Amino acid sequence: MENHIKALILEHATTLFGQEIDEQLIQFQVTRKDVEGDLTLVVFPFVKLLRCTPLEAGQKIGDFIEQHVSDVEKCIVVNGFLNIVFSNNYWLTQLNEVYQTASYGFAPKGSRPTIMVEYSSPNTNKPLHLGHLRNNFLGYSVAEILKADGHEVIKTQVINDRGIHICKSMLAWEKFSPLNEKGERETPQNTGLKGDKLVGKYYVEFDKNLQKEAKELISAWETGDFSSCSNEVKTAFTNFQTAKIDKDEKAIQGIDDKIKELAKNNTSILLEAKEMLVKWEARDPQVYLLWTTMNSWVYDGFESTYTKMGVDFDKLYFESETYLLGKDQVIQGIADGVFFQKPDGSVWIDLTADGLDEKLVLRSDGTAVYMTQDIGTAIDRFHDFPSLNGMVYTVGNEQDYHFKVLFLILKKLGYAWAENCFHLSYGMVDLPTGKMKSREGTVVDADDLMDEVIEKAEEMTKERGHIESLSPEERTALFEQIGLGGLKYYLLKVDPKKRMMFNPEESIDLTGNTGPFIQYAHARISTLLERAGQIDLSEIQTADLIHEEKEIIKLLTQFPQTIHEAASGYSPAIVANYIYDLVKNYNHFYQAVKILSEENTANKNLRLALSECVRRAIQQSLMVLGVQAPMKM
RNA sequence: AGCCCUGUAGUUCAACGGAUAGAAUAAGCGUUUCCUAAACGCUCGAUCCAGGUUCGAUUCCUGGCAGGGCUACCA
Repeated sequence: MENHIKALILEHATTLFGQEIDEQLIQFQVTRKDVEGDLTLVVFPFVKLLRCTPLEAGQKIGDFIEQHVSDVEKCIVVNGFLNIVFSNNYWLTQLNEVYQTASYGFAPKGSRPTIMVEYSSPNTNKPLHLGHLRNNFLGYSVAEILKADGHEVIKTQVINDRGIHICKSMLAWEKFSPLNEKGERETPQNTGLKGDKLVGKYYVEFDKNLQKEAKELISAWETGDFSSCSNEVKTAFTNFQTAKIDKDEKAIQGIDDKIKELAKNNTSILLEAKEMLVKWEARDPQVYLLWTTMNSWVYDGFESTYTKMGVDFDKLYFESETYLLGKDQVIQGIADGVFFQKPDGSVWIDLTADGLDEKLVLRSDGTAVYMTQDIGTAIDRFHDFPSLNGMVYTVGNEQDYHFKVLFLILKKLGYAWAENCFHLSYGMVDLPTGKMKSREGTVVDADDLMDEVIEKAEEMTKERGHIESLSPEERTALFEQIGLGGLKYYLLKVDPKKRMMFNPEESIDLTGNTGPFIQYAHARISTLLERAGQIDLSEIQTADLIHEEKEIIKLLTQFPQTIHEAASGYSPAIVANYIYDLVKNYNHFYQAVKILSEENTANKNLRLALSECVRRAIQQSLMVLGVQAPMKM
């Protein structure tokens, strides 16, 4: 309708305004709730053209639209806005169309290009936490929204299964794990601990011992004992000590931190870990076996967490397999003049002309850095999937700079698809007590949090739910749907790029702008429709249309546009806000009218059809948010 | 120090440059002989500061102020 009127105005521009006009001048918007109208045309842009008051301009255009568009009942000019009122017949036809279209709002599969969405990408030495939940829910939802908008989507993640951090866990496990009566070290099997938690425990264990050893080392140095280290270290330490003289407290603090760093780097335990990494890179059989074993524990642990989260992946990339990629590209890039080599052999890119710094892409010893790997992996992915058109990286905003550089490098290397790479940068999740810090033990574990919200959902549902007819299995499933639904909705309703506050209390709330609020509406409509039986729309055009109904139809017709906007903006929050608004309107309507007991059959069927359309919109919206829509609750 | 992001009711979140800045929550009041009250209605309450661009600025620009992040031959 909007496009129809726009085309009409453009076509008759000369008669209306005495000249051709720019399409940009025709600005439509949704009419405010508190004024009459279904679509609003902003009149201001035309005032200059017509040399008259906004009121006169509005009336002139309004008269024109009334005459030329049969579905327009009337036009009202208010404060420079032309509010167009559509006929009831128009809205009834719209409803009929929404009702007849099975997945109204979703674009045909494959109607848009293929996109790869990367998310999750955890380290294998730390269990998943609250931040990962936002990442996973966000990445999964964006992937689903892109699908709904017609894209082919490949969901992926990079598993950081390589590097010094893995060796730390491995070493700590070898050194500190107690032996049981059978002489075995701790395993998930003999402890019953989740694999990722067990490995995480030893990572922490490593850090503890590292700190302890570093502290001892510093005390030794302070007493002049340098027996365990080289002369360079001795000199460095002495220099730091002299530097502290006559400095203020803050400066001393800074120097102390450097001393601590120096000590850490000289601990035997870290040296051992580094040796282990060297062995790993040389494929030492013993180290490799240990690595494989411990990683498999982690994967099992992650797998169960992902299952509970309800997320999945089409293709996995392992850092151990990709970390060597990219070196060839860098070497080729030197020849092409994209990169340059410093005298020490290290390779850099100069981005100062683009307002950025110089950035290292290959170390002087020829080994790869993170950036090298990312370059290689990106190129590799486009080889793996020839139909691939673009990529979305779901990674926290602390890496904004990294991705800016990465995309720029890819572009300079001559890859046209670099334009279609997008860093879905999301803000940190804060707790009411402040930032999550692993050292202070304030990290909210993903598994624990999910269990907690499910438990809370169970408690609340038993108190007020309608679950008499459900089997024990169905009940368990329902508690999970509600608990996780609430959690996901809570994390997704906020604009991804914004830092957000996570209040554990509120995340499991059931009232207000929450997941269960939406789910409840779905359950309520579901039982209503179950009782209603067949819906008959044959007499629909004779039905009356009240204000509430019209508002809902209006919202329903905005669903396709909403999905598209959410997809182009990579924002599940747009879907969440939309569906909340729709449900609020529906609840208001539900409270205001009778449905099943309505005597006029045309009206009754209209309301049933409306309810069905709303139910579907809820179900589809929740689906792309990764939230289940219960039939009863 | 430089660069990037964010500042909206007490609190958590909304608002393609558009009309009287919406919700939720908290506080108070009200709605069940009727389809699920996990609902609905009413009351109270906000754009960090100073300039600028515009018919019109929470939104864009400049300068402050506040909070966070990034500035590793770590990953």
